[in-house]
Amino acid sequence: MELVAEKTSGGGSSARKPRTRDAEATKARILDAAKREFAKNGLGGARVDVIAEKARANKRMIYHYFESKEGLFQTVLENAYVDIRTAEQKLNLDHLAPKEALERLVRFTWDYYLKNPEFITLVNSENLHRAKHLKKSEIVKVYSRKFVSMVKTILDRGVAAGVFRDGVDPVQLNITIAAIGYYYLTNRFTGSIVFERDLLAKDALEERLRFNIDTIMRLVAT
Amino acid sequence: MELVAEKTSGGGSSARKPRTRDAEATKARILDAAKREFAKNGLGGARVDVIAEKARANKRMIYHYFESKEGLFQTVLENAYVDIRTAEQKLNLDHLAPKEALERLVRFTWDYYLKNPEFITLVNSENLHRAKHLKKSEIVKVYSRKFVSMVKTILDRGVAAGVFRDGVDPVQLNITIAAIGYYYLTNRFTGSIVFERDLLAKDALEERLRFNIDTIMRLVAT
DNA sequence: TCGTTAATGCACTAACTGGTTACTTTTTAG
DNA sequence: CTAAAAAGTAACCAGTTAGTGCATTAACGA
Repeated sequence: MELVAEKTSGGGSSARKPRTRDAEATKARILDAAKREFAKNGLGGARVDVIAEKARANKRMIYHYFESKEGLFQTVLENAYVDIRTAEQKLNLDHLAPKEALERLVRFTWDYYLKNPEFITLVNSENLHRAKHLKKSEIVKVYSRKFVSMVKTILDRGVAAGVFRDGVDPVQLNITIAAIGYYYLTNRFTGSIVFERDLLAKDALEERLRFNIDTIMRLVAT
Repeated sequence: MELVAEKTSGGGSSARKPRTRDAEATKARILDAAKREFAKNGLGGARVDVIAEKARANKRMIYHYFESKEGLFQTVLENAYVDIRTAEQKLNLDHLAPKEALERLVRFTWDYYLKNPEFITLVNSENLHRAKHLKKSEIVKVYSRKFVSMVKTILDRGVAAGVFRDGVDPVQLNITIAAIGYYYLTNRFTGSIVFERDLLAKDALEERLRFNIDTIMRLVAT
């Protein structure tokens, strides 16, 4: 049943045949299951047995490929960061007018958090552990640099075009763009109680996005 | 009920007998230890034995007073909310000019998160559990209402005085004030890596507070 | 076809975990 | 002074947990 890949042996260096054993596929299934389990219960609350079961893999495989529960978490977290940073790069904001580019980034950030709630939960978990896993990741640092410079470019272009005021710190702006979406979504459950409205209702979400775009635009306006 | 005060001592107002057994004190020690342990490791990661040890109490006492680990968590969380809402009410913002009042609230929120980091972690934990504990708390809802109306009053006063624009939703404003501080602080560890600067350095904190006040002021400005 | 290597599965464990039972000691009402 | 209630303790339990040892099976190069 695990023989999946219809990949008939093609040319090239790695002629893929249908395999009953497929390390890559098993690894991928484990990572996917782990992402969901870690996101749902945090690093401490996640159960290795549950991950193995969800991945339709043997627990032994987890330790074979990822060494430990923490090793698995680290890989999951690293992938999550690479995924969002990659998606951001694909936005191609340099082709847009500064205002449009900024709005698009705010929109993207919001949509990404909304569609990938596990990213938020993983980051929360990692901060509970004082970023001990992320610290070890070199790749994340490289991606982050590109991300910060992306926002700086938009800002600089906007200032040059006279549509943004000067002196806005790109890092602070970055943090703020993330914050106004992240906070709303990560605290959607307690927030819905405290503010006595369903923060996840369709129009509530739309209203918040509009508010966030407005907040950022006013922040950089001349 | 458990009020133990000077029942026996009669006349001498402060003639508290040193007690070797003190239910209230033990409860308080347990709650304090629990707050720290839950904040540090989350609900799932916290260990009941550790809480008992930190509180210099027997584990049995925890179950005696709080029924279960989750019951203890709920009480800790409830107290945390009551504490922050009480502190907010004490700000007495109604006596200040609208702009001052708003700035003071932004400042307070930031300082409170900074001085009580466990509040943030507890809220994060609770959201991981979809607010199942907070849902049961009536007292929190009452306090929350007062809190929201406080911001609404400031906003209304500002509009009337012509210093704030009309049409800003007090709930969205509230969320935003919390967000720009909360996000920065809860993600201070991963943030320090991603942005390659020490977000907790004294001047970084001051700069962020200034930026946040600016953000909110621009948001409500006419 | 065969031998080596990588992938997989099963059964196990040592340490832990939340929660409890049975008991002792202190406080306090009458 | 006494009896009962409240406060406190230690040992224990049953179920879990991350992590392993070892046998087995498939893939693949020669």
